Amino acid sequence: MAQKGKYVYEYPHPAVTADCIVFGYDGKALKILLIKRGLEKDASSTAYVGEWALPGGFLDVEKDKTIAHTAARELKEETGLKLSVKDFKEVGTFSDIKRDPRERVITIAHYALVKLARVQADTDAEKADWFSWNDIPHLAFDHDKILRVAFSRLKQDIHFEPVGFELLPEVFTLPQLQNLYESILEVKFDRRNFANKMKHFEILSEVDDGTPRRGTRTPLKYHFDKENYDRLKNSGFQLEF
Amino acid sequence: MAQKGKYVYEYPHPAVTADCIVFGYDGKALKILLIKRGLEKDASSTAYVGEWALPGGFLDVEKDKTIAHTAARELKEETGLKLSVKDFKEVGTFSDIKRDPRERVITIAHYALVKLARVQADTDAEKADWFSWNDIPHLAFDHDKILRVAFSRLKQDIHFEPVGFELLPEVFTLPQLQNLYESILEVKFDRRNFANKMKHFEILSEVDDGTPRRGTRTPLKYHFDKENYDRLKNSGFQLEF
DNA sequence: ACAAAAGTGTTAGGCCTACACCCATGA
DNA sequence: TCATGGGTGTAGGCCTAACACTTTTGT
Repeated sequence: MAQKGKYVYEYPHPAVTADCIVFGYDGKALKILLIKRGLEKDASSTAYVGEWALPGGFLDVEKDKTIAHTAARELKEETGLKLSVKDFKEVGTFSDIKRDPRERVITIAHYALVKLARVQADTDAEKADWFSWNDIPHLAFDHDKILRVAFSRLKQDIHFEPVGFELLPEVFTLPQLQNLYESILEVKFDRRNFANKMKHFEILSEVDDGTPRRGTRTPLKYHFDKENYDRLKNSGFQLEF
Repeated sequence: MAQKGKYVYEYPHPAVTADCIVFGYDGKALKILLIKRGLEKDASSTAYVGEWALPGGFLDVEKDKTIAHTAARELKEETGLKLSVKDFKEVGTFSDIKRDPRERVITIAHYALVKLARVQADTDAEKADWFSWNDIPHLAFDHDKILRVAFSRLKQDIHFEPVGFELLPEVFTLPQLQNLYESILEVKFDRRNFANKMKHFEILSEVDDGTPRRGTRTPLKYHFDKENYDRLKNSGFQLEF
């Protein structure tokens, strides 16, 4: 561990952190991963003990290749979730001079989308928990604000890249996909129009799981055509609602 | 001036800078404001002397309220241009561990749009100059990359907010407006469709400067209806091309 | 006189929106 | 048996894209 007072600069330097907004979807509602502060042993985290907060932590100046690496590393350390650096999208910088009572800390917020089912098992339930969007507790620092900005960013991004693949299980139904979009955009769509629109993109393939459908009451199952999905993601995509 | 070695931290801290991408438009092409490094007296800038770079500089940990304030302050100091903090839009963070040879420096890039004519007079020509997009010299650090990202961000943003007001002179012509859009989006439009589209937004009013037009060869002059322009800017806007 | 610049309006096609009926399940 | 959930197709309107001619100026 570093000796106190070891690092000396000619001019004042701020501390820099990365915070993570991790979105998941449980088939009904959008969820966000939060941690309870102060339970970790990290001596640098002595503010807002006991409060809920976004996972995140300090840039390792000597080791983190980019600030996105900080996000990935800290998320892993604090929640157990192991994501790839490229799963993180930068949301923005929060740099208000008084946002941390201890010293000047600027943070770069990043969001990530995960398949909830796959990931709940990996989450360290001692420190971290998933919250519904409508059920977020009061958060430490300016994390409420960060969360709102991240959410509105997701809301924008969904118009330009398909987003279901990251959030839904491998196999899903059209009503699930629609509900996901409705949760993120906070609106309701017409069932038929939504289905038509999605089918035009040709990224959905029906999954035949052998069960003969005896009625329309049980929804059809789909998975994404990864090839077309990726092509769409790269070639640009415009979804109007 | 700060005494060497005055600022001490328990953990290593990075330096943080704000860089500015200032776009202008001269009626023909998009321009970018650059500075020549090493001419200023700031002792902290001893790398890449003599090269062109984006204006920008270090966060003043004790005084800059946000990183956008750093951008505004440094732009003023380095080029003479005085912009308001809210004229800056955050582009993103560039944090690669080796992007500055001296120490770990992460930068938050910001772009701004200015009326070139009004502003050229204020620009300190000793240190700063305007370059056409197609005529950018080699830049210091990773500023080439930052510039490319900022430009593609502007390209995106133009679909969601009207952008002419900031870049064009008070009075302008439709061909100028179209050329501006074509310069930013790097495409060509049909004259008639462009005019129709713009007129539907009802943000253009004809300016009657007394001169009776004797032919169609001289374009009509317009100015923006500020009220409708702002309403559009706030209420969201969707421009398809 | 000819090329270049600018103004103007119409039509066809595609996309979005609104909308109704049928079937099967579960209460 | 009735309410609920899910699947499916069509017609109208709006927006977009394509397109031609006239005027005047500058060479």
